[in-house]
Amino acid sequence: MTNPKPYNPNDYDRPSVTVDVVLFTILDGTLQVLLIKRKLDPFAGQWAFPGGFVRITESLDDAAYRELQEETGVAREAVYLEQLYTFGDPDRDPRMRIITVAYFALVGADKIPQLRSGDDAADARWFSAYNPPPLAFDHSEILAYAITRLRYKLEYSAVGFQLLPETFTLRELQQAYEIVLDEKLDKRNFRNKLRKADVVEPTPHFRDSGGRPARLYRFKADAVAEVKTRRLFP
Amino acid sequence: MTNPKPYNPNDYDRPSVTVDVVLFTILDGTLQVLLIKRKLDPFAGQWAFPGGFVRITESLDDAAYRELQEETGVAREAVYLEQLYTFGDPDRDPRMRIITVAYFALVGADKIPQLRSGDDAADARWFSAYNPPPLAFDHSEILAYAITRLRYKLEYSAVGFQLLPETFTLRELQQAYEIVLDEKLDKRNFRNKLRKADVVEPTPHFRDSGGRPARLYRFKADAVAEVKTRRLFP
DNA sequence: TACTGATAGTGTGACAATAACACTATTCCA
DNA sequence: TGGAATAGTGTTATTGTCACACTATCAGTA
Repeated sequence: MTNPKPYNPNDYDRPSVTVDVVLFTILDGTLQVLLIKRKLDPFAGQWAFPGGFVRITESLDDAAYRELQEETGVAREAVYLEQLYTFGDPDRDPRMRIITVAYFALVGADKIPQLRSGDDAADARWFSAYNPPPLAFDHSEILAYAITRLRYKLEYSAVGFQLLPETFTLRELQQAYEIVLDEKLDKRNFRNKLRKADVVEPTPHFRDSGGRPARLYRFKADAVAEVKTRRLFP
Repeated sequence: MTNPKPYNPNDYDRPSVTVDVVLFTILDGTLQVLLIKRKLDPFAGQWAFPGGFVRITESLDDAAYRELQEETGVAREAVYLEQLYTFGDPDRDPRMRIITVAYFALVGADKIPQLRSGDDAADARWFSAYNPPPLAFDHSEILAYAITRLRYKLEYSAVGFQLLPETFTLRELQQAYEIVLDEKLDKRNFRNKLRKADVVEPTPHFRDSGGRPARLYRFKADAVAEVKTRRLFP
């Protein structure tokens, strides 16, 4: 980007740039990730994240939203999306140099009616994020990184709500946290802290669940949902 | 990255890819960032981060280390470096589409003997990170993001030591934290917490500093220097 | 040699956050 | 109407955080 070399990118072979989107949801009590079956080589028949080449006039974010829309039908407004990391190992694609900007995305299970976990005929399917099929390219590495980021964000922000439908019971919310963090949480502490954080509000509706019906809550739109980190030093 | 479109990147104009490195140190009691004066248009005469095109056979990290070495003489072993974020707005460079993978780097002030703050003749100079000169491209935005990341990392990891010489007094360490976080810290609390974190060890040497000499410490190589974040939910 | 200026170094107590823990309430169904 | 199933609620012990002030050691100088 600077001197003293003359500034002419054509002096170099140029890598290609793609975006790949790791889209999570919670479905059937597990964390699921959306994968698409590759039809062509390399890795034909294997599964990969939705993604594709960045167009010359669109931003990286736009490219990610566009690929998500094109390949999975998930609308821009329905997802939480943020840049994850850029993977650029020279031989991550066996044919040519491709640098991919990976994105991390969350969607509520109610926003994706057309896809069904277990529908093997489809090109696009949800898979367990912890037990995915063999993935193309370096997508296993990307998935591991995305899961780490998800856990991490869950602890200090309120993105977790993006994994749930618009309204949810407190039990469903707690289970979502337990599924992602892979640990059991205490019901009373969870609710106490939730109350203090002031990020959900009750709706007048209830969900039947075999016993006493549970009140449905929604995420408070105006909630400031970050938390101070505990400092290593004061 | 996937189907069903035929997989041929030459169908699209390709963006170019660069790396840019935001290198920080602490010098003369302030947080400083290394900038290089551009000789050519666009933005000739303005300042920019060290960086350049990613070669077709090198990884992104390697490109960042290489540019740092080439443009500033800072050796790979002497710096802490991590990927920051990828900036890819279509018009961030006025001439053509350039996507840049920004890196974030820290170096101890003792590792850079050849550069001097205030030496205006040089191509490469240290500037106050909080009061930089006008920067080329979107580098102001990148700098702001890097400072945010630096503050953030300081709070839950031990990267702060990378900003100091090999050995340092506890006062110098505290001042480094105060400079970066831009707030005053309590001496006793700082030392108490440092003791509990168990990340530094005393050396047998002292530094003269006008009054009672201060013991020099070094960072413990085996220190596990992450801290649990305070959770939004238990 | 003792006094002064300058910086190094050390501990405690009040307050806030966290974590462990068990019972009552409401609904459905047999 | 009693039992199965799930919802919902508060208190206490422990731990972490934060505010706060004095003694120690060195250099220089009267």
